Amino acid sequence: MESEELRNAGLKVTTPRLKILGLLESAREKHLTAEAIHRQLIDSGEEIGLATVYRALTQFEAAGLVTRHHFEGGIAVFELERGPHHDHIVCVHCGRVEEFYDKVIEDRQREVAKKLGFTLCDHAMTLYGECNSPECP
Amino acid sequence: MESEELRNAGLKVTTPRLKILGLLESAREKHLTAEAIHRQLIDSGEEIGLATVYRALTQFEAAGLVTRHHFEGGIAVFELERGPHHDHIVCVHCGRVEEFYDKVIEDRQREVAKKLGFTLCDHAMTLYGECNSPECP
DNA sequence: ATGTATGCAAAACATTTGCACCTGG
DNA sequence: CCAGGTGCAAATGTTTTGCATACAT
Repeated sequence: MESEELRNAGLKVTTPRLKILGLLESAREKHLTAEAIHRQLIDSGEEIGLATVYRALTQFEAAGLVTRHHFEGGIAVFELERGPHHDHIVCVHCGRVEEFYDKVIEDRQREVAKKLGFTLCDHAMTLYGECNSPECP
Repeated sequence: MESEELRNAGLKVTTPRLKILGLLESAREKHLTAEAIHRQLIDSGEEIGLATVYRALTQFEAAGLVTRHHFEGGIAVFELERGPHHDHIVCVHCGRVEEFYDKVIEDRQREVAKKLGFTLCDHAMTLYGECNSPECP
């Protein structure tokens, strides 16, 4: 249950936070901007401020509940941190996002870092391509 | 010569543009924010507006002369597009940036994209780690 | 109760744009 | 000369913050 996750993170269980988590869980598109989350909640009749959305997402990120990505432009998208690590490929035409995990790449990244004298602690990898799907402009 | 590059890109050879290219070439840190470029030029006694820096960098990017990276936060860093493709590893403590190229990863990225039905056209990959260097806090 | 969260409005950024003036070819 | 470039200031878009009020425990 989501209340658990909040409590575990040391956050009070409040309506706005539950709504945000619920939306991230149920939405078909899993990678949402703060603005999009806010608008969808407002459209669902919720009463929530944009600032609250940003504050909640920032806290969720600190607690490891969500991940913040900076796909291309300045705007950030948020995704529920569920399941194992993965990276993303984004269609340059329609913006569709697919997730993937490739062990070869992951291992190689650690090796590259070590070779350069770094201890790897994170990485951001986003591929951009044309998804050759019928409904893509 | 830099004037050539500008002319080839269909851009007029102007003082601000030459200064920006010159700075990107000579600076020890190769990955600079627009703000940093502007400040350094102002400090060198140049007369240049921040808007001009942004405009020039955007044009340079379109012309393939520079690359724009979005390392972590919203702020963009620019780098002269010299030599072959490479990716980056950034120290989470001191912000130092190292460049690297790994053929295994590059090949694998193309394969992953293909497997997902995408035609890969670009990627952004930045590793984050602790550079275990003496002068790093 | 009481410390934390919220909403709103205002601030803080990074970046872009409108416009009158300047400049390179 | 004239298209294109520049500087400034104002606009934009995203994210953060201050503060008085509302809520969870």
